[in-house]
Amino acid sequence: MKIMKKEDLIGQLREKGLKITPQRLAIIDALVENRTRHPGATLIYNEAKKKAKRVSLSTVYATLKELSASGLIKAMEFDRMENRYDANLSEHLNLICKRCGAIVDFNLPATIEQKDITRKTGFVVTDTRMEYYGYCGDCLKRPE
Amino acid sequence: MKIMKKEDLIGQLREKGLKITPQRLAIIDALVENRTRHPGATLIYNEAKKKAKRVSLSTVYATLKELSASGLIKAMEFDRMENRYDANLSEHLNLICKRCGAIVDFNLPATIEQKDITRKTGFVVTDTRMEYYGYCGDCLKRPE
DNA sequence: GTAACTGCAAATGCTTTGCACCCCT
DNA sequence: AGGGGTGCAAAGCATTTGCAGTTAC
Repeated sequence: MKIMKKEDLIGQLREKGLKITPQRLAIIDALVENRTRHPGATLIYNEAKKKAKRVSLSTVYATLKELSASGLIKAMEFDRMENRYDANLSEHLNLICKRCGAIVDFNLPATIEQKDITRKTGFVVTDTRMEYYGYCGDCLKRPE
Repeated sequence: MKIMKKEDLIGQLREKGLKITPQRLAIIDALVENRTRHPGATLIYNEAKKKAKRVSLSTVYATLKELSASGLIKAMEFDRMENRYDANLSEHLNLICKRCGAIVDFNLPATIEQKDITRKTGFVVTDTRMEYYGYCGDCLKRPE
């Protein structure tokens, strides 16, 4: 569990026998460079367009799907809001601003024991999602 | 923070000057009686149809929206999966089976200090979402 | 009586899919 | 050379919206 870098992602794709195309490079760049913003498909698409002359939204979606299916990045799925993607695979809490949509990481002081859960319930944990919703400091300062 | 019962929900709606219609009663019943299953709109719709002669999916959605906007129940939103609703407002962890979609509650041994977060980041927490994904005991026993 | 509620159908918006063409390796 | 990758347009699907008719209070 770590913060994935460009080389990590490319290396892993290569190892799986997948192709490194200009589109994928641009998408991975956009993903990694905007990591702390937890970008959505649209932002990644717009950023990727700057580097690769030809990219389509479908390709962005396909690549993000491939990466998260392989466990190389984490997809954060929402209902009304665009999904967001995270190259930080370490276990952490996400603080999500309900006004501006900003998502920032917060390291947990202590994590919940997954073995404890399995022992008590038989449930085997494969991945976690911990989100706190509210308002970020910037939005609280802003009027309205 | 508590587990909402039928009377709680109806009382709160009344206090807000909202109408108690047969549809809403049926929806609230379905919600409360299936609380531990964390029902989705479709399940609630099908259950509600048994009690109220006339209900539509739109009404189910409208009512669930009203209840969650008022903070009387908690909406759990997903992307590819139907949203699920929870009348248990206490802070707890949800264990979500990726195979059968079952959602069960798990009480937390200790919760993360929200004041700590505000002090360190300026972010004010209004509601939380803590989910662990994986496979439930039943699905693990089952072949395939 | 009247504001709120309901049901229907159409619209929304993000994401996926089908398919012909393309290009990494 | 060949199978994965790409772009486009169309389809999917849960949820919302517009609106005319209905109903709880």
